[in-house]
Amino acid sequence: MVNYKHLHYFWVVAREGGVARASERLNLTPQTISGQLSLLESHLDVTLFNRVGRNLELSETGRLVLSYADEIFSLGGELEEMIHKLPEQRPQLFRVGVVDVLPKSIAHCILAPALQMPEQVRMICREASIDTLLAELAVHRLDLVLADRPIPSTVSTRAFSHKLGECPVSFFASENIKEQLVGEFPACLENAPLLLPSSGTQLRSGIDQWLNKYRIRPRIISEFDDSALMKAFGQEGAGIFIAPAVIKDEVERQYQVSSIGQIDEVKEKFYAISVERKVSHPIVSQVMEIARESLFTHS
Amino acid sequence: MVNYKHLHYFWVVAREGGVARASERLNLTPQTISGQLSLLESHLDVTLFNRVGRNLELSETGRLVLSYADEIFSLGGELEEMIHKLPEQRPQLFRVGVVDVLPKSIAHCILAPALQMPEQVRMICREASIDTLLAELAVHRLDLVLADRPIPSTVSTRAFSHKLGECPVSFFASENIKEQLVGEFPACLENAPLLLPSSGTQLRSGIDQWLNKYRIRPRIISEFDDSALMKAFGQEGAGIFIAPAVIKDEVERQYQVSSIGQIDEVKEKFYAISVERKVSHPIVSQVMEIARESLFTHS
DNA sequence: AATTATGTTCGGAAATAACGAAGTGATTGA
DNA sequence: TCAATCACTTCGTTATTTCCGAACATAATT
Repeated sequence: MVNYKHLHYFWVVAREGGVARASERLNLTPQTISGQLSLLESHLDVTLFNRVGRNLELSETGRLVLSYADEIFSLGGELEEMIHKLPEQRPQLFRVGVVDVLPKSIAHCILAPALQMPEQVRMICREASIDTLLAELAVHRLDLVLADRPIPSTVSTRAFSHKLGECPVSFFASENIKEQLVGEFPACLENAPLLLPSSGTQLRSGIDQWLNKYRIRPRIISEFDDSALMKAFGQEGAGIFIAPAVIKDEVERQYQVSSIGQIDEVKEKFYAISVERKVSHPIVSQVMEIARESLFTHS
Repeated sequence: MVNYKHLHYFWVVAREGGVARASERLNLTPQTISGQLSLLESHLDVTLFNRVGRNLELSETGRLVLSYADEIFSLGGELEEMIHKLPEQRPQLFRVGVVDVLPKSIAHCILAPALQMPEQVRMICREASIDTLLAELAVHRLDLVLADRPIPSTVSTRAFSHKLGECPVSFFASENIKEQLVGEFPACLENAPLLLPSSGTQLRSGIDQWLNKYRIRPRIISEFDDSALMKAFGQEGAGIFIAPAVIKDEVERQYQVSSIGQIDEVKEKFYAISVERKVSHPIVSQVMEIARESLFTHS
């Protein structure tokens, strides 16, 4: 376990450029700093400073450590500042979990309004499987979970799902894939390389049913838990992939692919899951309202 | 000054969900944790936990503090991990400063090769004025500074400028601005609203001279230190703005504007500034080489 | 009502951090 | 050149902080 007191001394010494000046700033004697610094070095088993002449100079590892110390102690400073501020001018905390199969850009569209609210908001995003996130929601480590389905009835957590909207899905392909396709959509999917969200997601079962109904049997190249990863593979030409139609333009632009068709029979659904039936958290209710009103109005 | 030892105890208690379990994990007795936790609360003058029943439950402030503690101690963990790894498999540190007037996308183009190198690289980017960055370069807190001009001769720092390349500038306008323009470029700029980089930059003086030479007097709406901010205003239709021609496509796409003309007489220049005349840092030299070879070949 | 599991309050013991005094070299400058 | 100065270090002692054992308080469980 690294000793943060020592690390702090190291940080000040590195910033001030010497034990002497650091000792002044910290209201300690130089020999204390020097001693604790050596302790840190021996404990970490690295040399942080090279003693050159009568000065100290950061070693290569020292720089590495400093880069971390910088981040750590600026966070510490921020924390103090935040605590001693009046709660009113303190930014509202908004902790969201995003289920990893959800397209990031959809999540962005849903969450963006939170940052545009009159109050200052500090948003903290976690990304994981729905089970992990619901567990965190249960112990109040999250305010909201964004998912592709309502809360599974198998989960005993006391939480409530709110449907935000739904939207048809589009199929996308990179140029080289597109060239190889023959015939109209959706028939052209027959035997075509396909990237799909992993089984167990609402969307996947919808797609499977649809493929079955129309007797289309594509080559399923690979399955993804993370939709961004899937799109990246799609961009590289690994196969055709799907995404909600609302973000068609964005996907085409960002991944340099083009839509080859859209199906209205399968809809990707979006849910917000919160601990309370009637949402009281101001940001949460705001986000949900805007999502329902403007993002999915056409559905 | 916040006591990081106490903060760490708090973190573990919050994560484990109680003093008892935390004490187990930390190999300490519960009374120790409890005592130190109270000390933290009284020192910070906040209540972190509400004692409900025989359990502890995070308070609202507790959640805020926890969100910081999470970041702080994951950084700490990362730091330890990094130190105890063999230096070979440890990602190379590459600390760059980017002068704030430089377009971010140019910086991205220049720096992107660093992340594609065979070795793992951890890039740390700072953004500030050139003076600030050169000071940091001097004390080896940075490996490289990306700027729009060579090192000013007024600065006594021992550092060397390397020209990466130069590139003509393009003018961009949003649709509504474009409609109001009359005549050909560059005459249409007469009396047109213009956003410019702040005076003191190389680019700005070039533009001023050019405007002067052709007797064009636009309405200068505003000046920016930060080129991203300038573009954002340009996107909103505040005025015509400029950017290097190499990133024309990207600017048009990202900001939904279109180029109205390009001038070859004024060139935006790009420099890499390093402490050593002959660059030895492998990533630095690699980045400079690629920038010179591929990014600005047409100039 | 007894038991168990939780967090808390003492005092003193152990560990850690800080200081004063003295020491080592490198730089400065008379 | 040779003290004077400056910066960091080492050593032994003192001061502070952290920790534990014992005892206590309270809530859930049996």
